[in-house]
Parts: sequence; structure tokens; C-alpha cells
Amino acid sequence: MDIAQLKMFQTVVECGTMAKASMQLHCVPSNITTRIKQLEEELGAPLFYREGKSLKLTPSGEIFLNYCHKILALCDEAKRSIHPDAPPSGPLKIGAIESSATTRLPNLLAKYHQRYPEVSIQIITGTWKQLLVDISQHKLDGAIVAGNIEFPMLNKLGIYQEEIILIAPESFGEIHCQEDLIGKEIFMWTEGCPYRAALEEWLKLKNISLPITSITSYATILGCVSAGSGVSLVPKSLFEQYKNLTNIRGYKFEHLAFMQNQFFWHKNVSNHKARDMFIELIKSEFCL
Amino acid sequence: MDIAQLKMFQTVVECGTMAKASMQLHCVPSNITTRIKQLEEELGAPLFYREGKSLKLTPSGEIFLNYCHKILALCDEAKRSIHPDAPPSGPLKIGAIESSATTRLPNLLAKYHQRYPEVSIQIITGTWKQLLVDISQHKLDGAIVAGNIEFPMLNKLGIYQEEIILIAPESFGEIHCQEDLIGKEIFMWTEGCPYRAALEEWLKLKNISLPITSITSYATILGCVSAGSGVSLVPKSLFEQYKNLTNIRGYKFEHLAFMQNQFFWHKNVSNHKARDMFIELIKSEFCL
DNA sequence: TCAAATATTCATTAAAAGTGAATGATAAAA
DNA sequence: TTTTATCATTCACTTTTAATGAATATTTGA
Repeated sequence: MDIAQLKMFQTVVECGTMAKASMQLHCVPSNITTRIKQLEEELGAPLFYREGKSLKLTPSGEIFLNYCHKILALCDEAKRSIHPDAPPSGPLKIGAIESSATTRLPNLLAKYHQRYPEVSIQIITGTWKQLLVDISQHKLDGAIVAGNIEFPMLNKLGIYQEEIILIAPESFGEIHCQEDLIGKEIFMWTEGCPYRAALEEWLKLKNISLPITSITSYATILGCVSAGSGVSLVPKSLFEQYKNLTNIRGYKFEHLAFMQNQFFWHKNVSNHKARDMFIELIKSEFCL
Repeated sequence: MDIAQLKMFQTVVECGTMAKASMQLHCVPSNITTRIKQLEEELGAPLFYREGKSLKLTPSGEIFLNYCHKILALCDEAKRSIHPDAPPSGPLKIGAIESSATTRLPNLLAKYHQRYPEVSIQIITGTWKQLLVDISQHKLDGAIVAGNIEFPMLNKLGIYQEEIILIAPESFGEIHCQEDLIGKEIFMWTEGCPYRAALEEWLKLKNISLPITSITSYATILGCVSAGSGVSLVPKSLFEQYKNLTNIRGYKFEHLAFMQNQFFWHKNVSNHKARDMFIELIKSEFCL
């Protein structure tokens, strides 16, 4: 067993194909094939089902992948631990829900990169659940997530309150209560979005159940509302980012005016200076 | 960074010299030298102070060694996890305090080896503290220790009660209270031995403080008592093992008649079948 | 002071990793 | 359906890396 092999295996799973993994690892596909087979032989079990050209993890592969993440994360940590006072460097994988990624992150990243140019940041978006699971499996170093969540093995830090507003085309007239939405089309992020959950909860208070159109793009949601086809519930900061879309009106959403956004990271991962400096930056930006 | 390198580094630390490590790893010393240097270069810090031919870990080396243990333990665990139903095999490092090692372990090991001949067992003796620290640093897979101890990150299982007796030469006459020991020489295991602690506590009840001769060998302690030169406090099972020493008398030690012996292992290490079967054996032998 | 043990260097050999072109199979596109 | 892209794999080959063994200098212990 070899660390390079583990890295290859992990990358193949991430990329989905050996061809893509070989690009990312700057080597030739045949090399990956050989070394994965070699690994499978040593372990005495296949890691992938090979059906046609698709690769699917076997149960053994799933188990082994989890260990790979842990082992590689530990190796990184071991290296970092030797130079506790060196400026942070290396990769930093930060997750964020879409709304945070589009509104707050760009600013944050610019400052971070200016301070620590040696760190190569990677941003991954996903649902809060995906992101937190990924952190606990060491696939992410940390993530910004909305809502007051507790998650085993993860530390958290409250960062900012995101104001939530209801947006609708000017043509719809004033919107103040649930009934004003009846007959209107509603655009929201997919399942797992806390804003969506809040809206559904609000409607349920009056026993109203309306169909919601799922759109995984805030730009599109704003576009739809702007085009006059429906309403949505979005962070105010996002709305302001798109304020050139003039014919949209925002309304206070009293049911859940603010949502706490938090940064999560793994309790067991220490000596991660790049991540710790990211936390420090967050603190200095938002926690004054 | 390479797993083979980490294994080499760990082995060098264990063996104390590169020469001995090279024997254990079945390669030549120059290879070890080269690969350790290579590792140091990659980490950007020396792992050893090289003064003459002695190797001493640098602070960086200490830190890195801890990660090595964790990483290599995880690699083993990853391999084992693939074959959950295979009979246990591979190395199994069990620690024990001297008294357990000499009295209870031999029997246990015979049975274990008969059942799982593929496991190569290694027994390490030490003080309870050393052993438990070694488990938490993944240097040991488990250990048998006397006394009712709690230790972070470790699971424990009570196994048997060890009866404690006071032994003295027949020539000393009856011994029943602390005062009977005054003027007698006392032989005990070194600091850290729970039996010794119990004896000292017992003497302290009457504010008696007697000098104790430390001997790290039960055979020698028994021999000294048998030769008529002093008294000691030992597990009854040990005393019985040496009962051919006829002129020793054993007395009930009321202050601490029994001492609970326990098996400890690491909470975070799962999928360790060889160890789990050892626990099962202990249960079936002692916990009926 | 001598002898055994040790880390290290260096030229050499053996092993392993990586390459690149060819092949066949598969899924998507025309 | 045919065509085209993409993919994993095989194999002969090259490059890189690890391991060896003899030589050397140093140190510990007798």
C-alpha cells in the first residue's frame, strides 16, 4: 500500500473516470489502471465494479474510500504539524451553500488570498447536509452553512445573520400574508435549502400547500421573479447584489427575518493553519 | 511521503538504531539512512539529532512520530476492514503488567494461538500508565492492567479479581498488622505498581513509613522472601505459581484483598478482528 | 588501546513507476 | 442506424526510484 496509490484511488472516485483523474494527477491513464489494479490485488478485493466504461464503487471500495480520506488528511496534518509557525500554504477546501458562496464568499476570498497567497482555495457548493457530511469525512476542511445546526464531531462558529426577504415582481402588488401567494408560482432552491423549509413552514401555518418550482441557481430565480412569473424567498444580500433588476420588490419576511450562518470544521483536525487563518479572517470580518 | 518511509521511521525509533531497524525490516542500513534523509528533506526539518552514532528524536520528530503511529494504524485498519469475515491474522501487540503477564497470560496465549494461528502475538510489559499511553498512541492494540482506572479514549472490560496476599518467610512468625513489618525489609515492584501503592497506603494508615526495595522481577522478589530476607505483597496466583518455594507463608491482606484486572483498548480502532477475538477469549475465560 | 558497532557515502544493480501507442468496448451524437 | 467521442485496458518500452554492498569515518565499551 502506497500513499500515491491511495491518492489515485481517491481522485478516481472524485473524478468518476480514470481518464479525468489522470488529467488531474498529471499522468497517463494506463498508469492509473495499473496502480488501482495493483491496490485491488494487495487488498484482495475489487474496489470498482467495471461495467462497460463506467466505474462504480464496490462495498469494499466504499469502506476503503473512507479510510483513504482519513489517512490522506492525517498525512497532510502531519506535514503541517512540523512547521507550526510557517505561513499557511497548500490546498484549502471550503464548502458553502449557494447563497453564501455568491454573496459573502467572494469578498472573503479576495482578502484571504491577498493575505495568504500560498494557499490554493477550492470552493465547493452543496446542501448543508452534504457539506457537513463531507467535513466529517475529511473531504472538506470547513463550510459555511445556514441555520442553527448541531453536527457530531464538528465545531462551529456563528458568523453573520442573513436577512431573509420575500421578493415578487412589482406587478403582483403588495404581498403581506400567506394568502397573497395563492395562485402565484413559487421559485425556490431544491430540497434541503433552509430558506425553502422556512417558506414551507410559513405556508403550513395557514394550512396552505403550494407547488414549488425547484431551481438550483439564484441568478435564474431572480431572473424568473424579475420576468414577472413568480415569487421567491432569498437572502437580502443576494437581492441587493442583483438590484439592477429594477422591477422586483422585496418584503420583510417576519416569520424568519434572519437566519444565522455558521462556519463548521472538524474537531479532530488540528494543525491546519490555512483553515485556522480562514476562521480568524471570518472572526475579524463578521464577529466584531 | 511514503508509507514505507513512515514504517522505516517508526521502526528506527522503536529499535533505537538504524542498524537494528534494518535487520527488522530486512534491508541494509544504508537504505534506511537514505530514505530517512529523504523524508527529512521533504518535511523540511530534521527528525533526529545525530550526535555520534546515537539517534535522538528532535521535537519535530516527536510530533511526526505520533502521526506515524496514527497513520500506520489506520492503514492496517483499512486493510482489515475489507475482509470483515476472514479469520484474524497479522500482528497483535498486547501489553500487560508483569504480574498478569507471568500468571494469567501464558494460558490465555496458548488458547488464542491454537484458535488463531495466523496471528503473531507480541507481549509487552510495562507500568499501567506506560501501557495505557501506548494504547492511546496506537503503539499497542490492548493491555491488561490492574486497578480501577479510567483513561480517555480507551474502552475497558473487567476480567478477573486478583487476590492479594502478603508473603513473608516462615521464620518471621505471624504477620497481621502494620507494626509487624517494622524492621523488616520490604520488596516491591517499582513506582507505578498498584500493589505497591496499596501497601504504602496501608502503612500510612498507621503513619508508618518504611523504606521499600524496588525489584522489577517477581521471581527475584519471591526468591528474596524465600531466602528469609523480607516481606512483599503479591497476587496470590503468582505466589501459587512459585509454591515450590516452601518456606514462604502467605497472609490475607485485608486492606485490599482483591484487585480488579481489566483489559483496555482504543475506542477509535474498529475492525481489528485479532484484537476483538482476544477480547472474546477473555470474556469466555473469565467473565462467565 | 583495541574491537565491535554504527551512520554515512557512493557506485552499481534491481525493481518499480510511468509512458505512449494500439485495441476493443461503450455511450452519445448525427 | 452509423459515426464519433470517450473510456479502460494491454503491452513493450523508458525513466525514475529503491535497494544493495563495499568502503569509510566515528564512537562506544572493554
